[in-house]
Amino acid sequence: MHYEIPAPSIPQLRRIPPFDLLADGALHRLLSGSKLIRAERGEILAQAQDVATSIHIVLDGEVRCVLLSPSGNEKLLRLVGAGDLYGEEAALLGRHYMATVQAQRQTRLLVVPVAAFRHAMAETAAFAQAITMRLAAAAYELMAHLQLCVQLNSTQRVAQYLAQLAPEDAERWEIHLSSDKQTIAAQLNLTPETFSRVLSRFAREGLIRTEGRRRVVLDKLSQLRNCAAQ
Amino acid sequence: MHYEIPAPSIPQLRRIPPFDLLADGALHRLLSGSKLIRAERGEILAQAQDVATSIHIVLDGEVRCVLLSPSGNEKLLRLVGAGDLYGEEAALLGRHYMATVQAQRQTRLLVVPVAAFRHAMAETAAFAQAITMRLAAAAYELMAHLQLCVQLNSTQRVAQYLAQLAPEDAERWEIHLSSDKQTIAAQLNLTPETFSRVLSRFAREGLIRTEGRRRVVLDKLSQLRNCAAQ
DNA sequence: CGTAGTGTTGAATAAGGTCAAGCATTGTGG
DNA sequence: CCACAATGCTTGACCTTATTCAACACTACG
Repeated sequence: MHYEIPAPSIPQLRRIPPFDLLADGALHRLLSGSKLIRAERGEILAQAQDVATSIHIVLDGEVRCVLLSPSGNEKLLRLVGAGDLYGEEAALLGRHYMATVQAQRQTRLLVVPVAAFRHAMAETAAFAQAITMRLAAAAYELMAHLQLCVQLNSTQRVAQYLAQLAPEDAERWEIHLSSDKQTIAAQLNLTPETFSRVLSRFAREGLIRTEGRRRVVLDKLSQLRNCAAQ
Repeated sequence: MHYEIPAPSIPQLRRIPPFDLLADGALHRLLSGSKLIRAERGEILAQAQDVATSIHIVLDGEVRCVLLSPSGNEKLLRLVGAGDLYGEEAALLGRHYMATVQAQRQTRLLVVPVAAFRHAMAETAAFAQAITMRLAAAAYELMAHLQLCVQLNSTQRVAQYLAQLAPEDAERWEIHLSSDKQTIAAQLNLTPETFSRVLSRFAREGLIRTEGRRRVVLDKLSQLRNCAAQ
């Protein structure tokens, strides 16, 4: 990490929910013990097994939370972009991280000690409530993740992933992939090879067309949805 | 469900955390809209896809939360015993359940409408904080679950499961399985057959001995731990 | 003693992963 | 603008792993 300076006042933070709920004084107190750090692509920001002592807020850039297996296999849990935060669960519980956190590209983060965070929650009920809802949403997302990865086969996973990127009622939709295919494969807990094979099978069956590296045309969304829910 | 009556005052609930944090008045208000229901073994208490409108507290008995796949496959998420509750995430978010909930045996539950629950949280900060910590713990558990089911192979999963039932420093330990082997297999996202095969391989290699149906002697815990973390 | 529920074992199968080769796309420096 | 490297993507052959199906054994309980 390139530099680490106190961050007593970050006007940027005012606009990032849930920190917009804090009054000036509360925000200042929260930030008085915080540090601003910068990380380059690939840098490790938190190791699984480290005890979490702070909450990290991504100001700009992007970080990836991955689960590492003993055999070196990695599974992408989520991408955290600007304005988002991570580490609440582990830090609030005072346990070690489950995931390893790595900068995806050059990233600036705010590191808030958990004590200050807890204090802000005690001080501002609306803030505490927002955090509670975030945690509920996180648990909910994880259940969805578990269902996707544990229960569905590769075809269903890919179909579901593609279908959910289009509006509910559409039959044809053109999408631009938000990351490269390896990353998407990792989110779906597939190898790039398997992901590629499923896509080309869908293409052969006329359900989709891939144009270039990141453009996919979903031609038969109803069939795709059917594929996912079968 | 056999009967459904108002439950304005349940002395039992005073002792169940986090409800012990509520003052008399708050507890009464929470319960005034609640219902007491009884379910027989096998009864479905909540379907995935139902919108969650209440939090369920298990007074006695046991329920299982399972993820159902389109193909009918089921994965056990957790068992909820007396004094525990479920449905907070979905109900607080106002979304549908991810899991299907089924009574494992005869069970009495308290059904608390989410509005009353939210009101109690707003009214009593300590209660809200306890709920927040529960949600953090739930998210944390789910990540552990995800790591176990997605990343480890069957051998590692079983080894890890067995090893964690013994104290950290022991080398030999005798355990009594808390449920039947099918249920444990479901928790580990394995078929009963695969689970049985792994156990008998461990037995053949002298790492464990199974005595009767529910008794397992872990003879070489260090090797077992090694097996899990490899 | 018989039955239902539970656990074990084997053989066949299918699904994905791994390895390796080659093609395509993007970006860079001359 | 082109050559080239680097990276990402695709495809095929093969292999590992766990599931499925089926038969059978064990246990508990009436």
